[in-house]
Amino acid sequence: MSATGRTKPASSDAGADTKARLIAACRASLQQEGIAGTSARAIARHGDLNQALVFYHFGSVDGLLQATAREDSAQRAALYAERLADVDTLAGLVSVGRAIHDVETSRGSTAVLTQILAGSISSTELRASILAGMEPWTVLVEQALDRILAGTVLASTVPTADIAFAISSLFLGMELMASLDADQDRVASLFTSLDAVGMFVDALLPRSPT
Amino acid sequence: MSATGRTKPASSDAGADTKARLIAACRASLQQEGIAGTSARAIARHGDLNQALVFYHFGSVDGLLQATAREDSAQRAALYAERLADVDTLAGLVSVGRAIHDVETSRGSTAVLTQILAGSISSTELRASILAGMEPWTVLVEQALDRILAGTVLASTVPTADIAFAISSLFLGMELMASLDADQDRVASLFTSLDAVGMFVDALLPRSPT
DNA sequence: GTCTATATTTAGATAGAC
DNA sequence: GTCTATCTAAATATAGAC
Repeated sequence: MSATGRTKPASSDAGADTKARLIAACRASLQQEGIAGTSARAIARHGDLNQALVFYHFGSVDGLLQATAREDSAQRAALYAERLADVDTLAGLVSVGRAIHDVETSRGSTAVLTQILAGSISSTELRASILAGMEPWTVLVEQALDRILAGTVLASTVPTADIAFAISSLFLGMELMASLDADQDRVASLFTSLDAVGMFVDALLPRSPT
Repeated sequence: MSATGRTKPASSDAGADTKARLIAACRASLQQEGIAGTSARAIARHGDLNQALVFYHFGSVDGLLQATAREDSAQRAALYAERLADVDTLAGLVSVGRAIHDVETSRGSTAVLTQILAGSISSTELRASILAGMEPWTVLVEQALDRILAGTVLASTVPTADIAFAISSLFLGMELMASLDADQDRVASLFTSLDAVGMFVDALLPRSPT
């Protein structure tokens, strides 16, 4: 807005986006050093920033971790909401699961999640942030299940809340397993089998007015 | 054996079981302080031990973490092997899952697993320990699935390796979700639904020679 | 095997110059 | 808003007494 009198640097963005750079550096540190190795100094190194900026902008290392958790949660929620929005078959749900898995893997966000998850044991604020971030998972999956079952007799009999919780848990556990194991074939193989299950059940679904 | 000339203390076990006490203290520290707060000094505090003993007996904090991971893995493997040994119905598998969940919860071993999982990002030895410890999960579940499907047409068509991987992932993810969330009802509710699914499929299984 | 120092490094956090 | 310098606490790890 104003071109004069501001304390921010005149050049494009070097000052304005420091918070964003700190969060990005925090993500990088979590991915490469883990929660135990993520100190203000480690974060600063990963973003080529000054260590004192962590405290100026976020008050403490934990404050920056919380901001990183919220940022990651928001990105994930947006991704999931977008992809799951028009899923109305089981096969489609499996397909979206695979697509999301690919994105999570390429972003390395599972590692960030794992580390913040571990860090949340000693910080109630961090636990609240991560818990709030995982709520949408189950909700979005449950809505997809409701669409999948709409019009079938199962609509009222299947406990979609439980199934949604199970699917979210399965996805989380699978991401963790995959991050541990170099052998990514197990995940690929599982998705292939889930494809088959999805298509099979989809085919049976419409004609079951028992 | 020999009653004289030993360097160990004369009293019952104060010297002999120091390693075990260190491992127990390490578990306690992981549960209460997390991997980030688990230092040699923190461990010593939790077991009322001297800090230097960590280095004498295990060389480093990471060495003690590895030993703790192996110990936990062994306990878990024994528990799973015992409980899964004679499972031959889906309902039985669900029932065992619930029983194991109860034991994991009461032992607080999920927290230990989470923290070591996070710590394994910066220690290849730790990752190897934890990976080796989770191998038996999938294997034991797959063997149970084979017994469940034995004699049915599904025996050759169902990819039990994939399903076993999925069940293990589901269990891991569910444990993590449960450890985050104060609301344990979701897990209880899920097990109730799984009971129903298990009994339903069990009832269909024998008479399906298509 | 266990303890008391202690050497060295690194951590979180702040004050004050710019 | 960012940097340097610095205080203080806590970390790993070891040497040496017991």
